[in-house]
Amino acid sequence: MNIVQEESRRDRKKIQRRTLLIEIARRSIATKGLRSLKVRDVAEAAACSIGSVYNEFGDFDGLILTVNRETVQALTARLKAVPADDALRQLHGLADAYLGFATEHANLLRSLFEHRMEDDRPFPEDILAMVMDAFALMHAPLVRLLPDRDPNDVALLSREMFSAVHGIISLGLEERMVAVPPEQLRERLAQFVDTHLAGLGVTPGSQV
Amino acid sequence: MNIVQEESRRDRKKIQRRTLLIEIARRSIATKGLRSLKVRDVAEAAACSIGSVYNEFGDFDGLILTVNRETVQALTARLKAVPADDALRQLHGLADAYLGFATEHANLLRSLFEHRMEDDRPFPEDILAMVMDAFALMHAPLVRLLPDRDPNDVALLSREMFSAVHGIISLGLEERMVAVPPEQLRERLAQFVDTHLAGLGVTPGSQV
DNA sequence: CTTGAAAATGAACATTGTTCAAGAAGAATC
DNA sequence: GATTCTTCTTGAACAATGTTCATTTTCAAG
Repeated sequence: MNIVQEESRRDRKKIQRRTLLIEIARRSIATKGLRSLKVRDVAEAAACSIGSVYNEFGDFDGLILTVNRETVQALTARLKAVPADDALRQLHGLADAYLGFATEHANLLRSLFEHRMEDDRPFPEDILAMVMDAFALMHAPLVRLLPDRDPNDVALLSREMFSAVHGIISLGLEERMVAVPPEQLRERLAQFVDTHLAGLGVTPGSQV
Repeated sequence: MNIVQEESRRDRKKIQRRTLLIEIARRSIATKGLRSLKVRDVAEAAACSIGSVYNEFGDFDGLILTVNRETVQALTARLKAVPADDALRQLHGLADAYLGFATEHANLLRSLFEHRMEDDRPFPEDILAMVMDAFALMHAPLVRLLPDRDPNDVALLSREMFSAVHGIISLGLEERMVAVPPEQLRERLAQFVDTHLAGLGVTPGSQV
């Protein structure tokens, strides 16, 4: 037996189908919402049997969680792509990137935050950690803008600020709820960040 | 036939059972989460048939929506009970009341915000209106604190602020996510409100 | 080619939302 | 109080959907 992982035909097909299944599930969630996702639909769309979905993901939640994992990864990638040269601009960029992602992938983001596990099974650690990481991305620019504050304080502030942004966006996009026009939302969000920073003592000119 | 609505025995029993069903469903959601709610469990707990649940609420979503309706009513009542004599204290009181409600009824609030309708059936208008009303409760005190601002602006600000508070609370209580200790959350929330007000130009002494 | 391990299959099962024909209960009329 | 009519109640049957597993198929190793 070969220790080196070489890619047998079997493995190739397995990986290929796995990605296909994920892609189909993601598309379905994105367009019709998590609630409309059905094992049989996914299996049929992938031209394979129901059992294969179970072989690959254990259970249905496993498939959903895999999609969610990739969602938070995509979100993080997008947030990390925001230029970090100017701290103030970066904060605005982060908020705006989040809004952009939420607008384009509303159902995927909902799936990430709203999906509940069956019974009381615990939420997967790794997804949790990834979300925390994404939420921590506001930390660095805030530290630069608030050099005199206790770093622990800033850590809390950044999570708080991200949570607030999250709330404004997720409710703002919920057409069924407050229903702020997306274009206006963008503007409001920027203003919110500015206002809050002003409250923290950051003046528009105090760039590091 | 009598035009006046008099309460026949039939009506009494009907109302009695309706409230019983709602109460059972609410308890179940509150303790085990929306996902664990089953028609059969509810029917059995109320000692009636499955069909009766359907007679009363049309379908399962109908029962859930009824519980959600009462949840937002309870929330609104609690928010309206916050003293309005001091605008600043009122804002803090509103945030704190929301946090209290969210802490005590986390699953009920989740059910309100996370429940998706089957297919693409629209979200009930009346619940939507009630949520908007609740969110507008920050408007009055903000107007008092910002007498010079355009009222339209303040209306947007109040919804924005409430959404932000909602985000901080809902993510903060999500033990699976950011997991801020509830006691600390209370403190942070107050600080958040103060910071944001400061950013809006409200100084601690400028009471109307 | 043979063989043993791994994967794929899909029929059968389990759970749960939904319907509806038949029966029970109550109100209205006499 | 009996009769009739309306309404509500019931729960078996159905439909949709997640899950399992014995059987078959695939395929890499010898």
